[in-house]
Amino acid sequence: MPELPEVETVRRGLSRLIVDKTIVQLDSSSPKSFPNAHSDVQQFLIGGKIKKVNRRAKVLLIELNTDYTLVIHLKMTGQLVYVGAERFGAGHPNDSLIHELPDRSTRVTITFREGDHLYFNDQRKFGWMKLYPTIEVPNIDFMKRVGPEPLEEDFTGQQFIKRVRRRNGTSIKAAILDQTVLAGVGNIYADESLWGAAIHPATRVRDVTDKQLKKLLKEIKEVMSLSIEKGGSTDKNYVDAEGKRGSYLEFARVFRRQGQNCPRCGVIIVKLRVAGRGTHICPHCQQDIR
DNA sequence: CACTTGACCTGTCCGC
DNA sequence: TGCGGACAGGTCAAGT
Repeated sequence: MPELPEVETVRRGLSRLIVDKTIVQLDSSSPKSFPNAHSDVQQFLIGGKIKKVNRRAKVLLIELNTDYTLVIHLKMTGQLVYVGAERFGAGHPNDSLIHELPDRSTRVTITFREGDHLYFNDQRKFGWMKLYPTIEVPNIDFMKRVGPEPLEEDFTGQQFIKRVRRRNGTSIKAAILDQTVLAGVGNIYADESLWGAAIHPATRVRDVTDKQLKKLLKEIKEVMSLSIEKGGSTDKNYVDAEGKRGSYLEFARVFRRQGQNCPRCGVIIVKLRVAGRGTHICPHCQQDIR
């Protein structure tokens, strides 16, 4: 479930919590979650100090002073939770979804010099972290193919139109979920932005006008900015770097709101399947023109 | 090549 | 209460 706003929220939290900390230990119980944890690159992890925490699309990049970078994808159920050395202190807030760590979903534990920890939890094991030489990060296949960041101010409507029209034959929802078109949109913000732009998600890209596409990019930017402000969307699994929930779903207009009234016109919101995903629309505001 | 579907996993919920 | 099956949804491989 972590999409751009959730990953950005985690990035901001980690930037406050782990920069300048030195890693002294690594425990990884799940080879799938950290495929090169036990290879010879580990020497570039242990003893390394965190320089900076970056994000590209839905990927976190924890840069070490060893010229290596931890590249992390949370996929659907991944969490990165920092817990201070004083177990019941600041790292353990009351509104946390996390009770005691490590728990049965903990796949990797990173221990810092002060006795504090960073836990990589992932119920469904789709997520992963991998250590790469920092200089190699831009050459990772995903990094080479991923599209522009939607919140960069110089990413304009014209550029968006050009990129999204490469997928003219598919549905507009599939097109904006395609990470090579633009970075960071997942199921929640796809539905929310398509409702905002009043476009039916199953509409073929070729049948969406340039004017509508400009509106859609504006909605993507607005929805993502609001979500970052609210700390992202928590349904079941997602938490920030302190284990706290995000509140964006309280502000969602259609996502997971089937059976409720559309906030724009009052018609009942329905759930359908588009591009193989659960999809929420207002059937009045988002006319199916196929 | 463009596009769609299935696989990867585990936990939860629903109907029988 | 137990149990099978659908569903959750990011990405890539495989299939059409």
